[in-house]
Amino acid sequence: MKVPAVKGTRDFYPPLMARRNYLVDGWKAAANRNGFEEYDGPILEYLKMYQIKSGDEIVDQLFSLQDRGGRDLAIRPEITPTLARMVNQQINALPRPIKWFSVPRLCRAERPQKGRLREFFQWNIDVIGAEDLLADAEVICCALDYLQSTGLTADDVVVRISSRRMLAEMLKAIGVAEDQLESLYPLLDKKGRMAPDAFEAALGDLVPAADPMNKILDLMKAERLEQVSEGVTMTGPAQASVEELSSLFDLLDRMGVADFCRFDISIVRGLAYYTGVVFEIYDRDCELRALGGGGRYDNLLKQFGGPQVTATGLGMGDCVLAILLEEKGLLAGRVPTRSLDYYVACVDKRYFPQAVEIVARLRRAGRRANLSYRQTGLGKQLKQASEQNATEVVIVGAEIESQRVAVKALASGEQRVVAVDQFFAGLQA
RNA sequence: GUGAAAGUAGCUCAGUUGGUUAGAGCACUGGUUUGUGGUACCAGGGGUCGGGGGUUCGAAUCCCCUCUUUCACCCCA
Repeated sequence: MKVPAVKGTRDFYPPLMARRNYLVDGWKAAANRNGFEEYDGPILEYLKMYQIKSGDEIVDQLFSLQDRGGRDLAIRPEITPTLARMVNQQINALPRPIKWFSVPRLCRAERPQKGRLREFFQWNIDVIGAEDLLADAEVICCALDYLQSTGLTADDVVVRISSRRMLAEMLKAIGVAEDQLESLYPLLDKKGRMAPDAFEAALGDLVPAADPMNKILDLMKAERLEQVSEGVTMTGPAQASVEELSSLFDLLDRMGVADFCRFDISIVRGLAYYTGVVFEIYDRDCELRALGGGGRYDNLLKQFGGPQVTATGLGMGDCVLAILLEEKGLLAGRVPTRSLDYYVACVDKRYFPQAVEIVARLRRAGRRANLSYRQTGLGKQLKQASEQNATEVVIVGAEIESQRVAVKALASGEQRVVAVDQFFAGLQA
């Protein structure tokens, strides 16, 4: 009976596994370059951990199960709650700022579509315990460091940046009541995906009075940070919040990534827990969904029973990223393929024991080496050596009777006969 | 959760108004080549035509259900 792979999951055959490792290794290298340390947590968590942050609706969007002890568990759909739990447990012992990263395997029970599967990998980097804007800038820079390492440029990707704090202060300055803010965020977040008149109608439902509503529409039209305050009576906090975002852009400029970054007031993020800088990374042509996103979340640790500790971070999934890199031709030739230092070919089965000895010695010397299990013609073995991307072939033939082998370099075709001991002595160098 | 399209060899796909034993290219295995690779030529293996049910003398082909894939919506941590 044939059993198919589960909906929305992938089988990582060697070529796909090589691609996955290429992405994950790049993420880890970039995080390490930027001073982040790796952590991981369990793939199973208590279901209620996700209900704390996102409410009950989340339950039908994740994979949950009951263990034999009757505990309600979930396969992690994100790692931030795990991070909050882990940090909270050791909050007083950890030196700050805490700069941690992880590449968790996550599952979400959604309908698969382009750039979204049910099982995927997500790079997460977070800075905890640093209120400084430099932390937000570093998170963005680290993501851009990675993206540039793949060959992407400012012509390919853009980071759209705004601030929850600024949006809140501006809305208040316009005359929106504080308790209305939370209900406005999801709608403002959706503005770009809605028809303009549908957006205005929905906004009218939330903010019936014409005065604040029209000012909200004007505010959301701002294309540059300087335009945000036009026609608004600025309060002190509102002014400060604009200046804060402005100094973030100064920092990003100083860090050499200004070309990638753009103010975009429509970046709100649907989630309630963001408190400051928010950003999303897109392909320039805007044909794909977001490559990643993040921002500042100052209350999350407290929600998970810890102290009020400031935090900022980002998540980037592997699905959209792989699609973009593929489209830009940045995978072919960059994803490493199987390769060998030596392929040991055996000319006659009489010499096979010596060939086995040689391949084992090569491996003990730290070289990647392979040989054919089956005695076939030398031509066939050379073909296999080529297919396995061997640099050199050690040919074990009649010369072995006088302790010598032929060594052939596949790229040039050059071949020399050398004493076995001399050959291995040469490997030390 | 809603809607649309698709599913034939490992992959990409042909397959006539329903008609004999379902094909091609690539890939794979072997050979031409018993001590020299990438090319070429020859041969071979591999299919319950996604699965189940129905209509029919006869189904890859028509109908229903189901699974999977793709795309869009909802949602997007």
